[in-house]
Amino acid sequence: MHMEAVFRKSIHGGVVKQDIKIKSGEEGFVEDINDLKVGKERKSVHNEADNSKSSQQKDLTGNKEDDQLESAKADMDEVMEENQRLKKHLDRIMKDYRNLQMQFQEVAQRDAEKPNNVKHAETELVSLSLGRTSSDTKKELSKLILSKKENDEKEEDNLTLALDCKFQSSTKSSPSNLSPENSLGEVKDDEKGTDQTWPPHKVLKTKRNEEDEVVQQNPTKRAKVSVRVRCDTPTMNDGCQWRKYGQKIAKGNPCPRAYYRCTVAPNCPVRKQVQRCSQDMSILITTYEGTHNHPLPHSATSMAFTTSAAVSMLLSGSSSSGLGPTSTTTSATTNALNYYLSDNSNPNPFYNLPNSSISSSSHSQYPTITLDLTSNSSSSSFPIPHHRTIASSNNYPPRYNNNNNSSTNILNFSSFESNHLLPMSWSNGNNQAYHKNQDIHSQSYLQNNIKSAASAQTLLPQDTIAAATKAITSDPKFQSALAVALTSIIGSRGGNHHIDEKSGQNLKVTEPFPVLCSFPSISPGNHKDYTL
DNA sequence: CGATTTTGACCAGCGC
DNA sequence: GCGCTGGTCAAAATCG
Repeated sequence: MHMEAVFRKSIHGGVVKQDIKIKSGEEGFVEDINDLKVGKERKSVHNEADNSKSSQQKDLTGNKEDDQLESAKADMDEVMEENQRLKKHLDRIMKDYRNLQMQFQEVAQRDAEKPNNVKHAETELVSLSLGRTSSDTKKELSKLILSKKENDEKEEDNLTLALDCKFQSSTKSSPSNLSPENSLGEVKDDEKGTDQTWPPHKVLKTKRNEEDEVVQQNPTKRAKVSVRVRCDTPTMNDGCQWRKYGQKIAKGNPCPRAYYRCTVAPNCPVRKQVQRCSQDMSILITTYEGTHNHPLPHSATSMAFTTSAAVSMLLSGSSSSGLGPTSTTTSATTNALNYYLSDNSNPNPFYNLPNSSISSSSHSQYPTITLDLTSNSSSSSFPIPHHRTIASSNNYPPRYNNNNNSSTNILNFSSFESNHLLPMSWSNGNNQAYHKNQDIHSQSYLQNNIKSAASAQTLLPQDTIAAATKAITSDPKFQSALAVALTSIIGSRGGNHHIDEKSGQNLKVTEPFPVLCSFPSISPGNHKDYTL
């Protein structure tokens, strides 16, 4: 319709070609062509009336108009062809889009169903262990193991592992664990108006049963994420506000362990422990516990995302590699830190961190994932007691190995000598200074990260970067981890409390996402993972 | 003056 | 039951 108006105007104005080309992409073009022909006829009728004035002029005018008509026809043909090409292109894009959408929905649905099955399987285990103290449970397990005396030691160990595994699984999971719902689990707490994650012991006395229920409902709060970073300052600045509430000398480590509580929100249950590594004082070990019940500052999203995604990456693939008990903590630890992606996406994906490695621990009461962000291999090879090192290597060039035979997954990043990509604020842990300049810091943090990442990339050969990014992004574990993290992030933003198709559908292509900014698109071929 | 840190006390879990 | 250890509380001290 609009096309018609444009054309008629153009017929007289002599700018037919330009206008038509601009509008050629619109649908309904064929109809416009008809209008064009009508216009031509009208024009010729009009010309016949004029012809009575002068035959010479008529001839001249006729020839001129014929030329114009011919050229216009030619233009129209070109435009029509172009229009057809564009239509085909659009159809192709639409088909691709629908395919991707279908794949995404399938994956989202599958992931939503998976934990359900697990949950059903775990329900019995939960009923065996919950409602009792953990010690009771352990005694129960011990008795069970003892009853199997006829089995050899190895079998006993296997049994212990298996039971432990199941128990840990049972302590975490609900389908929502992979979802923002769980990340926002404390929102529920907020609704209840109490901090049920770590009630004071006095409160615990009176609310033990209630707390047990909470643990049953959302036991993932107990999952921990430990981050090892080389840092000279007392604590690394991860972007959140922390308030120190205690300090203890832990056994086996001369360095005191400091206890911090998140003060971004009044009832935020997240706590962290900071302690220097006894064997390498330059290494700061920060252990996070709990889930933020509030949006994180920009500067905190990196940390949250990194730990969450790394944990997800580690654990999402652990089931296939048979990592044992901790392999069941996927969703639990995924939500140990909540990630909230602010409007300004964080451009600092810590997958870029050089020499990072991930370890999982099952020796503690609750599953712990260790993110080793120290710079050199010595630190990576630092013996973490009872930790199974999932990734630790510093070979160059970067590559990603998934060695199922050795049950050791090696994730190699480019071998920087230092943490170029480490957020500046991480190594400048002045909480007070940070607190005073929270807003400014948040902004400068992002800028610094962008600059850091950019400068670091310029230091790397492009081939290396490409190889690394390709290797990382083509890895199913990474994709899966990314999907989990994405789901949580997006769900958190949308306040979606359920992991299901809805959470997936809430995925907006237009939403900025840091990792995708840094890595090539993920192959849609892998149906296990979300396709973006 | 409000927020934060310090630090001794308290409590729970666990092993013996 | 006792002692050890880890974790937390809360009053006092400190900071900005």
